[in-house]
Amino acid sequence: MDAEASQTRGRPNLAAVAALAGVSASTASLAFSGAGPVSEATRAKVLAAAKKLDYAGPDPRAQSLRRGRSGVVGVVIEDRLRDAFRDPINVAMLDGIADALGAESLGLLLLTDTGEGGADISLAPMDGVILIGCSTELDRPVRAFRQRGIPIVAIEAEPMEGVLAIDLDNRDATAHGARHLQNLGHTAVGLVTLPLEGSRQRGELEPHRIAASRAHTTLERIRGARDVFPDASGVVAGGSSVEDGLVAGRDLLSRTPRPTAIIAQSDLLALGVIRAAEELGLSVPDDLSVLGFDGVRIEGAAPHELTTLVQPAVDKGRAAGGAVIALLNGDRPEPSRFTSQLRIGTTTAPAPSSAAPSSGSA
Amino acid sequence: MDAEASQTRGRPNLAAVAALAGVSASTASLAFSGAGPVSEATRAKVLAAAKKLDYAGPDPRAQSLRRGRSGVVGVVIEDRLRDAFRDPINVAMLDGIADALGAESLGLLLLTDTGEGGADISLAPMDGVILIGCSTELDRPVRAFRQRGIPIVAIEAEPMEGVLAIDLDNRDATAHGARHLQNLGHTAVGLVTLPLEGSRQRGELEPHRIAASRAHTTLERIRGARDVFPDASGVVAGGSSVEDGLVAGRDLLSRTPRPTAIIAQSDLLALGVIRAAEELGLSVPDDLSVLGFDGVRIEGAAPHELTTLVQPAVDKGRAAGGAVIALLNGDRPEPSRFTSQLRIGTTTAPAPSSAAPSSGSA
DNA sequence: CTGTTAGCGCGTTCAC
DNA sequence: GTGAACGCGCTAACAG
Repeated sequence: MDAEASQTRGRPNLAAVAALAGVSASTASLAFSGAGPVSEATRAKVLAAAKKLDYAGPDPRAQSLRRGRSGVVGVVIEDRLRDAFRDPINVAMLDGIADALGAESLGLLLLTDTGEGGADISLAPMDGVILIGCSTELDRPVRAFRQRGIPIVAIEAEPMEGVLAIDLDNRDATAHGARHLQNLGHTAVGLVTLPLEGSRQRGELEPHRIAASRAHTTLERIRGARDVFPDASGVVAGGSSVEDGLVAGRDLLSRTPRPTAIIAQSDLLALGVIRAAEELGLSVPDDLSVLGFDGVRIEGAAPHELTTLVQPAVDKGRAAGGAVIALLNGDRPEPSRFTSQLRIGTTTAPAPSSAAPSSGSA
Repeated sequence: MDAEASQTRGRPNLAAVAALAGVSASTASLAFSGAGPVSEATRAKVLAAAKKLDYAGPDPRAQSLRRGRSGVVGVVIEDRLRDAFRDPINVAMLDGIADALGAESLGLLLLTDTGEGGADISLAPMDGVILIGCSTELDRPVRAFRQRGIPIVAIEAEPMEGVLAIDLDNRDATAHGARHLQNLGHTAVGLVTLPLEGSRQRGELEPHRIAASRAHTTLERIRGARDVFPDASGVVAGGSSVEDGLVAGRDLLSRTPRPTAIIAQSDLLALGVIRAAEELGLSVPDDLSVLGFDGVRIEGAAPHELTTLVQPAVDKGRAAGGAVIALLNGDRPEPSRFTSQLRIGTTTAPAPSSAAPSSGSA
C-alpha cells in the first residue's frame, strides 16, 4: 500500500510512473521524450502506468529548469492592449511574430510595459524577448534582459547595444511621400504625429518636446517630413486612432493660413483628418490632400482610397520572430531593414489655386 | 582563483552571489525576495555581491519549479491571431483579461489552437488557462489541463465538467432582438451566422451542419433567432468580418422572396450586409432592416447607427481573469452570466408594404 | 536574524 | 536497451 500512498498524495510525477512501471526514472523520461532508444515493450509499460496514474506527461516547469528553456518568447507592447490593438498595424505585426514563433512551437507571452511599476516585466520565465513600438524608456528592462542573457529583438527602436534591430525606412519613406505632395505644388503642409511620450500627451508639436522625446518612429517620420518641408508645423496626437486624428485635424484645419496638405503618421490618423475636413465642408482631395502611413485597409475609409506609405508589417513581425529564434539557436542574424512603398490613392491632388509643377521643388 | 572560476563560467547564480557575500544561499534568497527578516547590512552585502557578479536576480524558471507557479495564464484563441483580432469584440475581451491578470502581475500567454498539430498547446508552463471563443473541439487539451490540475475558465463554451463558465445570454438576447423585428412587422427574416466549424466553411445554413456543430455561441444565437422565427433560413459566414458579411449579404439578398430583415451574428457581419444591400440599390432601413450583435463601435458604420445587441465584452474578459485568479487562490468562484442589451439604432424599421403591429406575433 | 538540510520534477551523463 | 547517480537554481522548513 506504500506505492499507492505516493500515488494518492498530490499529482503523480515521473518517478511515480516509473516505479509503477517497474523501470527507472530515466527510462521513463526517454519513453516520453522519445529522445533515446527505448524498447517498444518498455514504452508501452510506461504509458500504461501513466494512464493508470492519470499522469499528463512531464511537468513543463521542471523541464524548463532542466533544459534552461521555457519555450516562451515575450512580446513587450507599449501601454494598454486596447490601444495597441486598435491599430491594425500592430495586429499585423503580432500576427507575423506569432507565425514565426508558432512554427517552432514557441509560446507568445504578451507583456505590457506598465512603466514605473514595471519591475515585473523582466520577471517572467522566457527565453527571448521582442520589443515592439516602444516609445517609453526601456533601458532598465533591457539591461535586465541582457544580464539574464535573454536575446533581445526590437522593432523600430533606437539602436541599443546588444539589441537586434528590425527597422523600417520611416524617414526616407515619409520624405518620399512628402516629395509627392511637394510635386503637387503643396507648400503649406501640416503634420499630425504619433505620440512623443509614453504619457501620450497631445498638443502642439514643439521643439522642446521633440528634443525630449525618445519615440523613435515618431521622430524619424517627423524628420522625413521636414527633410522636404523644413518649416512644417503640426500637432501631436494622443494615439493612433481615427478619433485622435479627428481632434488633430480639427485643430490644424482651423488655423490660418490653413494647410493644403496634411501628413499623418498613420492611416487611422489620416482617416480622422479626412473626417475633420469633411466636417468643415472641405473636400478631399480638392481642398485638402491627406497622406497616411501603414497601408492597412481600414473599413470605413470609403469612398476614399488613402494615399499612403505601405509598410510590410506582417513580414516585419515574422522577421522579428525569426530573429529571436536564430538568436536562441546561437546564430548571429543580421539586423534587417524593411522599406515602405508609396501607394497613391485618391486623397492627394494638386494644391488648390496653384499650378502643380511637374517635378522639382519650389 | 576557484571562486573566480565559478564566476566566469556561465551565468552567476544565487549560490555564487551568496558565496561572494559570505552568507548562505537561503539568506541571499531572502534578501532578494524580501519575504523574511534580513538585516539591512546583510542585504546590502548580498546586493553588492550581485552587482559585482552582474546577477539579475533569481531565475524565474527555478522559481517556477520550486513554487509550483510560473505566474503565467494561458489564453487559448481559435485559429489565427489575425482573424481573431480583426473583430474588436475579441480585442475588448482580451483587454479585460489583461486588465485582471495585470493587477496580479500575471503574464498572458497567447496560445492559438492549431487543431490537429496542437499537441503542444498544453505543454507550455502555465498556472491557469482561459478558453475563448472555441468553436473547435477542445476536449483533448481540456483533459490534459485537468490532469495537470490547471484551473480552466471558458468564455461562452458548452458546459464541461471541471470548467468554470463565463457565459453570455446569446439565445435570449438574440430572441429579444428578433422580437424587435417581429414587432416591426417583419416575417421574411434571414440569418447570417458565425462559423459553425473550425474549418470556417461558409455556405447554406443546413440542419445537418447545425447538428454536427459544436460552436456554442453560433448555435445559441441561431436558437434565439428561431425561437421567434422558427423557419428562418440563412447562410453561414466564413468568419466575423465586413467582407464575410458582404458575401453572405449578397447571397441572401439575391434570393426570392428577398428577406426584409437580416439578423447578423456580429456587428462586422451586419455592416457587410448593409454594404451588400447598398450595392444592390436597397435602402437600409427602408427596404431592409439589419440587426447586429456585440455593440462595438466600428469605424465606417456611418452614416448608419447599427441596431444591435450590446454585450459587456470587457467585463466578460475581466470576469474570466478574475475567475482564474480566484481558482488559483483555491477559492470556488461562481460561474457568471452576462446579459446583452438591445440598442436600437437606425438600421431597423417597419417592414416595407406592411403595417407594423404594435406588438404580438403574426 | 542566519545557517543547515532537503527537496521541487526532471534530463543527462556514464556505466552495465 | 536500461539503471544509478547527480545537479539544474532556488526556497521552505526547521534549527541555532
